[in-house]
Amino acid sequence: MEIMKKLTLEEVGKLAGVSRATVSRVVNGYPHIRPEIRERVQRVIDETGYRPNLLARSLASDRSNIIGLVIPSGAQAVFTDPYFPCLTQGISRGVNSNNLTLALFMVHSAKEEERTILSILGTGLIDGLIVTSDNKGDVFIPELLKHEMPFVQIGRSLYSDKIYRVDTDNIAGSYMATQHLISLGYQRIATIATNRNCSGDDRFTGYCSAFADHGKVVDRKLVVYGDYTVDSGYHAMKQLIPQRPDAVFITSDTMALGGMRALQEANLRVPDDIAVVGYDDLPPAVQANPQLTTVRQPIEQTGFLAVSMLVKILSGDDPPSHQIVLPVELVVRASCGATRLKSTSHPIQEDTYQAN
Amino acid sequence: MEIMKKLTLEEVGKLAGVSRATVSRVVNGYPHIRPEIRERVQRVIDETGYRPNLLARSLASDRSNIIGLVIPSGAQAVFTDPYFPCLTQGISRGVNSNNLTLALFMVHSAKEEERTILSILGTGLIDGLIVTSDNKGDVFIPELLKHEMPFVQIGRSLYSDKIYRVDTDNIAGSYMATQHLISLGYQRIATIATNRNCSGDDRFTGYCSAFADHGKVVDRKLVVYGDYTVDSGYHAMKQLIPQRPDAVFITSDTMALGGMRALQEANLRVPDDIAVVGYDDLPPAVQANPQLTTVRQPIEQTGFLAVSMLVKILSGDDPPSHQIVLPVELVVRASCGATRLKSTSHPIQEDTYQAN
DNA sequence: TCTTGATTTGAGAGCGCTCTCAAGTAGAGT
DNA sequence: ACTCTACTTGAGAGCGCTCTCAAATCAAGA
Repeated sequence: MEIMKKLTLEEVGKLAGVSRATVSRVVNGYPHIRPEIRERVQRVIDETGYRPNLLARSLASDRSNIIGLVIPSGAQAVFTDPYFPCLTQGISRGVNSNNLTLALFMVHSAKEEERTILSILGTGLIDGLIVTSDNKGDVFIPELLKHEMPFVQIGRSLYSDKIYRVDTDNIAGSYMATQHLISLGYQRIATIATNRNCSGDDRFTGYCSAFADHGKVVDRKLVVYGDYTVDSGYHAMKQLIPQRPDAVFITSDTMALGGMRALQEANLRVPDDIAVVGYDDLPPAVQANPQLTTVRQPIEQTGFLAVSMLVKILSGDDPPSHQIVLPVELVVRASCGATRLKSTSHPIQEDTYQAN
Repeated sequence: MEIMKKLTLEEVGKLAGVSRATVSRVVNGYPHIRPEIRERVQRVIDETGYRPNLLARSLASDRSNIIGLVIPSGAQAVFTDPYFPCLTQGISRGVNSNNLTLALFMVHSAKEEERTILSILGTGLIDGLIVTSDNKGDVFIPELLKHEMPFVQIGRSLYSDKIYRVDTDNIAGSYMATQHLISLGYQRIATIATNRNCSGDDRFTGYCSAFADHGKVVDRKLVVYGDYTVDSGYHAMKQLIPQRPDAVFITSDTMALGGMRALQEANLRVPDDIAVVGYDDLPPAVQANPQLTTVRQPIEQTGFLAVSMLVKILSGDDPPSHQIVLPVELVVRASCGATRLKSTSHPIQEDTYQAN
C-alpha cells in the first residue's frame, strides 16, 4: 500500500498519465477537473501515499503556513504558572483547526532576543506571529512593525492602537473583585499589584476605579507590589500585615499562594481575620486552603481567538476590529468570606458572576 | 542602513560585483575565498541587511533545521502540571543553542493524531522529532519507525531497544523514596501508583524492589492507582485511608496534593499520623503544607539532552549510546517525618541525597 | 619556460512546487 | 455547419538557494 519512496508531483503525474499541473490541482482541490481524471489521480495519490513537499510549496507560493509563538524572556513564570500552558493549548487548537504549523520561540535571555528576531524576520519561514509579551519595555513590537511582519499581540500594548491584539478585560475583572470586597463590607482593602506589565497596570486601574465609584480613596499604604511569583506574594504580604488590612485583592493566584502562606505564619485566618481575592483562577486557586475567590479569564479562548485573528489578517481581509477584549468572571469561593454563612464547604461549591 | 526590500543572493552578488555562488559561500562561511572579496561581500550583506530565505535553503539542501516536539493527547496534564513547561524550556534551550527552529505539535484528540502524523511525515518540513509520549498504547512510535523519521523519545519505550531516548531514573527514584520510608521505621507503606505509562510502571517497580531488598512483601491492599491528576490523588487516598497505612509514597506531586487534601479532610496529620513522599519536585511540592519530601528529576536537562542527541543523529554520527538515563535525587522536607526532630521548620530547609 | 597542483570563482542544473498562459475540447446558440 | 463561450489540460517560467563541475588564476618546482 504505502510505498516509502519519496514521490514528487511529476512522478505521481506520470503514474496517473497526467501532467504535474493537474496533479497539483487535485491535491489542492481546484475546480475544473474532469471527475474521472480527478478520481484517477486521487487513486494514485492514495495508493502511493504521496505527500506534497511543504518546503517546495511554501517557496513557490510565498506562504509557509507556519506561524510563530513568541514567549519573551521576561516570562520566567513559564514554569510556575499554568498561564502559558493554557494559552499555548488554545493557540495550538487554533493552529490545528486552521491547518497551520506552530513554531515556538522561547527567548531565554536578552542576548537571544536579537537572535530570535533575526531568525524570524526576513527569512520567509514565518507567515505571522503571536506575541505574548506585554512587558512595557518590549523590543519586539517595534521591530515587527518596522519589518511589516503580521502579528497579533496577546495582552495590551503601549504602542499603536493599530496593533491587532486580544486580551481579557483586566480592568473589569479587578473592578469586580474589588467591588465584591467592598460590598461585603470590608473597610481596609489592600492590593498586591504588579507594575511590570500592562495587565498589571490595568488590574490596578480596576481596583482604583472600584474605589472611586464607591466614594472611597485608595490608601497608598495598602498598595504593595509583587512580580507574579509565589515568593513575591509572600514578601508583599509581609509588608502589608503591619498596615492591618481586613481584605487583600492579590492580582494573581500564584502571588496569592505566597500571600496566604505569610498570613498563615502570622496566625491570621482567611477569611475570618482577613479576606483574600485572587486573579486568574488557575489550579492553585482550588488547591489553596481555603479555596480562593478569584477572577477567571478565558485564557485558552484568548489563544484560540488570537490565531483566528491572525489567520484573517494573513488572508487579507482585515478583521472587523483591531482589538478583542474578552469578558472575565468572578468566581466566589471561601477565601473572601462571602460563603462564610452558607451551609457547608462542599469541595466544588462556587458561585459565579458573569461580566458584561 | 537596513533596506526593507527583500533581497536575494543574486542581487547581493550584483551589488558586490560577484556571483551568487560566492555570496552563498560567504554567508555559509566556506573557506577558499579571497579575504578582500569576503570582506566586500560581507559589507554589502551588513549594509543591506540581507537574510537568506530559509525555505529556499531548506529545499535546496534537503534540510530544514526544524525539529518537532510532539505532545500527545494523553497528556491532558499539560495545564495542571509544570512538567511540560519545564521540559519545553529545556528543549527550547537546546534548540536555540543549536540554531534550530522548534515546531510544536500538540495533539488534542485521537482524530488529530492522524492529521499530525501526516503533516509531519513525508512533507520535508521536519528534520527530526522529540516525542514525549510514553503512553503504552502509543501509535506514533511505530509510524515514525516505519517512515524512518529520526526521533528521540523522552521517557521509556515499549518498542525496540534501538530507539533513541532520554529518561530519568524512575526505578532508582522510587526505590530511594520507598527505602527512605522504610528506614524511618514505617510499617505500612502504601503507594499511589499509575499504570498508564512506562514511567508509572517503573516507579512501581522501584517501590517493589525496595520492599524486596528489605525482605518485605508488597501488600496489594496498600497499592492504589491514580492518573496524575489532583483529583485522582484525592480519590486514591480516600480508598487507602481505611487500610490504615502509616506512610504513602505517591508517585507524583500533583497527586500528592490531592492525597493530602483527603488526609486533611479525614483529620489525619502529615507526617504525625501518616507520612507522605511525592515524586517530581515541582513547585506544588514546596507550596504544600507541610512541604513535600519528594524525588527531584532533572526535567529541563532531559529536554536539553534530547535535543543534543537528536542533533547528533541528524548530523550522521551515531550517539555513543541509544539511551540516556539521568540520575534523580531525594529531597527531604517535612512530609515524611524525617525532619520532625530537627530544630525548626525554616522555609527553605531541605536535605538532599544524590543518586548514583 | 612549462608542468603540476592547489586555490578561487562562476555557470548552471536542480530541489518540488505554484501559477500564468495558451492550446485544446466541448457544448450552446444561430 | 460555424462561431462563441465555457471548461479542461499541459508547457514552462519561476521561487531563492545549494552544490557540482569546470574554468581561471596563481604559486612553486623542474
